[in-house]
Amino acid sequence: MASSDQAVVTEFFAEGHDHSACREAALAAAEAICRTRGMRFTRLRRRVLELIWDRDYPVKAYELLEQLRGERSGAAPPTVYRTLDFLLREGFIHRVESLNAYIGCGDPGHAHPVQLLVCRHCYKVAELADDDVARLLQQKAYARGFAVDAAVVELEGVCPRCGG
Amino acid sequence: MASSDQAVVTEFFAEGHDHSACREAALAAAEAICRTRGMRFTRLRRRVLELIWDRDYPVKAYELLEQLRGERSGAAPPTVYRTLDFLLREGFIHRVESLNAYIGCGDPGHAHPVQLLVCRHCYKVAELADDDVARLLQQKAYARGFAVDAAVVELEGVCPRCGG
DNA sequence: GGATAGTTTGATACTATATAACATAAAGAG
DNA sequence: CTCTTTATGTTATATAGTATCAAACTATCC
Ligand SMILES: [Zn+2]
Ligand SMILES: [Zn+2]
Ligand SMILES: [Zn+2]
Ligand SMILES: [Zn+2]
Repeated sequence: MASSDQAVVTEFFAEGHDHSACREAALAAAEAICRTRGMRFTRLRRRVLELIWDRDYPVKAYELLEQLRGERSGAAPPTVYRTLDFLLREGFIHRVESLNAYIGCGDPGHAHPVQLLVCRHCYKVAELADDDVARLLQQKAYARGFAVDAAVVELEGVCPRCGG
Repeated sequence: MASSDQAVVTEFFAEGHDHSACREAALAAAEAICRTRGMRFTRLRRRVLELIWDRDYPVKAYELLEQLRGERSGAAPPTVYRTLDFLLREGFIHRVESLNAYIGCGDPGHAHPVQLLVCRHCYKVAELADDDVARLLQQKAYARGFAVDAAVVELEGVCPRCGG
């Protein structure tokens, strides 16, 4: 299980990015983490995570629903949203607020700040996961007497491949 | 027009915050800015901006719609969303992505980074508008070859009044 | 194994958020 | 007053997310 233990924060924009390798590592990691935490990595949960990783750009809830409908009889919005909630809670995926969409986390199981780089051209999303940024935000908020629990940080722009 | 020219980035969480003064200043500023830019500050646009400032917490599009319906005959979703688009474009309001809601900008007319502090208890929102944060985000993204055009930065937590 | 408590999924209905497309009206330019 | 542009009215539809209750599954204890 070495591959599921080591950080796999990948540069999604890079040329040589092997997405299917990410996919396999992420699925293996999720399974292992669930076992550790005593959570159930059910067929549905695995399948939704697979579907998210099948694509290398953010996936929308109703896209997932449509795909599930081809596989399961009674898939409905709650089927998808409940599963997404689980995957989010366990840190296996991230929600992209500015797109109402979801991406697989490249480093599940390792707590990290979530900061996303969203290319407005190809719509791919990479994780920044920078501690300096998280720290600065925390500090600046604290200086205003504000205690930060969570942060939505999404940078829109142009990725290197698209000519950033 | 001194009041509309000076920065009115107010600490919304503060005890002595005079929201109605903010409201009047923001409306006057919007009017002046529209005149300068050759944009039309129509009755509808003014009214929607007023409605947003009437409350001191983020307002949802359909709340605005409901209020407009009491005043205009044929208010419909596009009425609201088009007006919100205008107010956003001109920088008179900000959208809170994590709440699907809108707040009046405390400093319209002065370009500033938009970083929001969202209290998960009272739901009030304050602007951080910090250049250091914006610069750091830009730098970190640039180091990945990513050119930032815009940013969504929303910190959820507990404000000073609610015991942050 | 069988009772049972907790969790997950199925199923139906509904609420909330946002946009498309085309028609009418109002405002500004000449 | 025309013409052009911008703003708004109007209807319909698309997209996103939640509430509720029932059925099925899983783990645990006896
Ligand atoms: Zn991640
Ligand atoms: Zn790109
Ligand atoms: Zn502002
Ligand atoms: Zn508060």
